[in-house]
Amino acid sequence: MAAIPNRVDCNSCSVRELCLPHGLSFDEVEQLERAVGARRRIKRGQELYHARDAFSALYAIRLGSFKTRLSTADGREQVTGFQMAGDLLGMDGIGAARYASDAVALEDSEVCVVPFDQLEELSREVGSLQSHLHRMMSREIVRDQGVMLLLGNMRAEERLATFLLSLSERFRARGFSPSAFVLRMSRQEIGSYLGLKLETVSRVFSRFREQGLVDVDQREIRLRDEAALRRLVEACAGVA
Amino acid sequence: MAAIPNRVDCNSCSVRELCLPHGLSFDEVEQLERAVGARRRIKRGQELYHARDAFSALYAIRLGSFKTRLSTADGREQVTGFQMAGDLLGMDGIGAARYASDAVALEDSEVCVVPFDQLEELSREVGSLQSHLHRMMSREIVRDQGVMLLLGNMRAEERLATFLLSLSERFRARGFSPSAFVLRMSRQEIGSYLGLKLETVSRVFSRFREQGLVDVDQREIRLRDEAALRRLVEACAGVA
DNA sequence: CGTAGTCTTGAACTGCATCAACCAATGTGG
DNA sequence: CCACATTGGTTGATGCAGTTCAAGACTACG
Repeated sequence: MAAIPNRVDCNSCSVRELCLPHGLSFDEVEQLERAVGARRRIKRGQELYHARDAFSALYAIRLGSFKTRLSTADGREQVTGFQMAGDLLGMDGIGAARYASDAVALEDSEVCVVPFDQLEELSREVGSLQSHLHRMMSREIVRDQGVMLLLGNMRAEERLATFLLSLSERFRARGFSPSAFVLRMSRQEIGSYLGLKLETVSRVFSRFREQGLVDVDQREIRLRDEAALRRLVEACAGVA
Repeated sequence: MAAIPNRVDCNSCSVRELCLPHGLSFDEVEQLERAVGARRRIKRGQELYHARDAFSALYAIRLGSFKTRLSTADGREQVTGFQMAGDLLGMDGIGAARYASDAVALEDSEVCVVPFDQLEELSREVGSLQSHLHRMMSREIVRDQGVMLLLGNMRAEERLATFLLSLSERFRARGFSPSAFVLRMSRQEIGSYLGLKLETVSRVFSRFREQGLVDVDQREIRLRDEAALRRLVEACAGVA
């Protein structure tokens, strides 16, 4: 059987259960696949989209990972999120018909292009798809608010512990080891996300290592005492 | 004609153009009004909803203003936003079927209750309503990312200037004076939103006053040199 | 094998927090 | 109507977490 180049095949996609609602019928998945434009490969360091580009599509990450960032006139950078396989990119573009941030690949990656008008149309017919879209957007709002809490109230150690546990959880959800993983991003980028300078990130990693909480070898991380990390986070974590 | 108590009347609502899409037909507004549950009054200091309450509805503010906040186990508070007439509350509840934050009235207020399942259903029929909902959620995401930038990268003066200009803009959009207004929130709450302590907020207000940027009398604010405030913000504002 | 990017570590600095006193406005009860 | 308490805001003195500046180590890649 000849493979159709760039043809989307959701049923065999490894992150299906992350980016699609449960219980779609075979037919509905078919419809969705017709709506989804194509796959697109992005090399490490390249931009999937740039702030102020005209918005037309959401992107579902099939493979790889990204950061989203805001850049300021005077050259500061705020990383607003790290996205991995199964995550959805571009929801910040819907409101103003332009993307609000840059999306940059942290490694060679591949996304499914989901033209938004077609998604809206299809979600008018398929209720579960509509709900799924709403849930995805709402979760993004909740995540962002969590970051506000982190940036507004936490100290450096609490921020990094929160970050590590959140990564761990996301790897677990994707079937990878939650206790040993490789960071896709630099200290600089972690710092930007957490509102810290890269030196501070490095120092806190060192402190965690000395206390036996983690093994750190460059970007390879092993969580050695997850309970202790969790204790660090507990007091300052949202009650919810 | 006997007024139906708590009956919603969108056509005569002063914030109609903020919370409804343009160009709804009379019929469609009728449908929406039937879907919208009722009005609800919230006294100053009371909670409209609490984090972890079961989610069932969005709330459109008719009158008054609110703050949303996250509370932590050890008693810290992060204000995640201030909402005023025409704004939508509760979108953080969709994803997990529970509200993620508390919504507290800053003054005696009134909201329209919009049961979410009915809104979803109606938005499947009325395309413009569907798009409007998506835009509202997306704008919330963009706003939250802007706050991340503020918390992660800006200094105290830049944060407060950003805050004042944003308030000014929102008052303007509602037909109030953009240069003279009364703050609905305390220094404490402003500080929590901006990631600062109340003393710092107070000090920066004083500095702005000394520099002739604003008049401050308790909660009464008058912007005297908007251009200067804007200059403070420009360098660090998102390029977008 | 050399050069550039990334990471670590140290020393000194600083912006905001903390602690504390005081003031103004508002409310309360006698 | 006035003493008094309460709440919210201002201002000063001091401290410290995280930044800044700087140097060196490690890694990767052409």
